[in-house]
Amino acid sequence: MSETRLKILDTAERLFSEQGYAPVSLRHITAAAGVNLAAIHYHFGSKEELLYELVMRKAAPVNEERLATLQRLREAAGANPLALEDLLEAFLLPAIHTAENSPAFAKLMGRLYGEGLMQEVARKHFGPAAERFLAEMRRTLPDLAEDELSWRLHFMLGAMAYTLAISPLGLLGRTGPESPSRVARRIVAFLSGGFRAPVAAREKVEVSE
Amino acid sequence: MSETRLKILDTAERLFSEQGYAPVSLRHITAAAGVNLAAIHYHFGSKEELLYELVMRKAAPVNEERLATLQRLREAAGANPLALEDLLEAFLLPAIHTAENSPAFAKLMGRLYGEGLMQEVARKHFGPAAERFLAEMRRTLPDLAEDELSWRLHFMLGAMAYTLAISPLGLLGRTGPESPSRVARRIVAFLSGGFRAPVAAREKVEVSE
DNA sequence: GTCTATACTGAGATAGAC
DNA sequence: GTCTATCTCAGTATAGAC
Repeated sequence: MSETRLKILDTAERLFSEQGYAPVSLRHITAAAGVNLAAIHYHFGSKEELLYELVMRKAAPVNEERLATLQRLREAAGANPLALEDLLEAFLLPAIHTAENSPAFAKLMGRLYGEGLMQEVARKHFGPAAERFLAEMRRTLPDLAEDELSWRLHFMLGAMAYTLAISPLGLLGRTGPESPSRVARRIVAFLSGGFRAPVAAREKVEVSE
Repeated sequence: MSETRLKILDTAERLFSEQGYAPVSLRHITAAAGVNLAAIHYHFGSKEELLYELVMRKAAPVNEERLATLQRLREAAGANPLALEDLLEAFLLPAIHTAENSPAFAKLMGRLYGEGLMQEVARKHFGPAAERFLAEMRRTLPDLAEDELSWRLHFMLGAMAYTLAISPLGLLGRTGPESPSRVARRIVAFLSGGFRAPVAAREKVEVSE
């Protein structure tokens, strides 16, 4: 790997994390990295491709950790399905730890989720882990219909991405900053309840408790 | 309100909804609206301010509907707390209906949630409704600690924003397109389970703190 | 194969005449 | 209030030096 290429990646990661994607120009990046403007085009092709490579580089270890944890859990469980909480933790904790180490980058990732940009990254990178994860989920929650499971995973991703992206000083109530492990426990508890919820057969009827 | 200003707002809303924010230039908007380029800066100051006004305009009725539904529910319930599912529906359905009528705009809104821009919009617009909503939530779930409730509302917003923003042809599994009311039932069921979940007392590996 | 200098097109923003 | 003309800066593309 060329040193120029590496300098661009590192510098861009820093600047994007600090200021977001759009406000950082290629000229800022190349000036800060001490390389020529055209080097970005040569090594990456476009600004978007640079972002893509950058995110992939950071996301890879997250996914590897997910798969490794899943592997360990599977071996420990033998022929039994995994505990729902363990499964959720296996997926959430690596991302939360990354967010802990580089909060600005996590914020960037969360923001990119909302833009079309992350769609491809997510598919390519979280895809493989997601498939393994999905398979274990089916086994842990065998009574959940396939489409319902997909939707619930979708909701899970939303809760997770939002939490990683938005500062914990949310707009509702006063949450205050908290240690990532505590937040993780909260999410896992919430999502467990969601996944275990009975499927809605709700007709609009007045019912009080 | 100037007619020029109105034409800009309408045209921008249409174009942003169709193509997203970044790809639509001010020149596209003014050309399509039949007004002068400089008119945008005269009336709004910048492209971002234009987006802000536009979102505010669209968000207002959503919030009014939320508050109206909440009001109706409160009157019908007398002195009793509201049913959790009703509460969630009161918050979610107005947004989902808006998404139904203009899906591209919903996508745009969902995207903005993750950016600093929406923070202010959310505070200013969803703020009042959120406070009322929060108060009812406390009443419906009196055993939930205040901070836990705040976090769970946070997770709820994430699931919602993500669902509105990302095309339902998600990255996990195959969800396929669905009628908004069906999606709404799925989210409400999932979130109900989440809100009712026991608070995590999970001490699997207690090390830190 | 890498990197540099430089040019091109289109973006948002602005000044000042009317 | 509105328009024309113009400014600065963005991402991108290319020609050619090492």
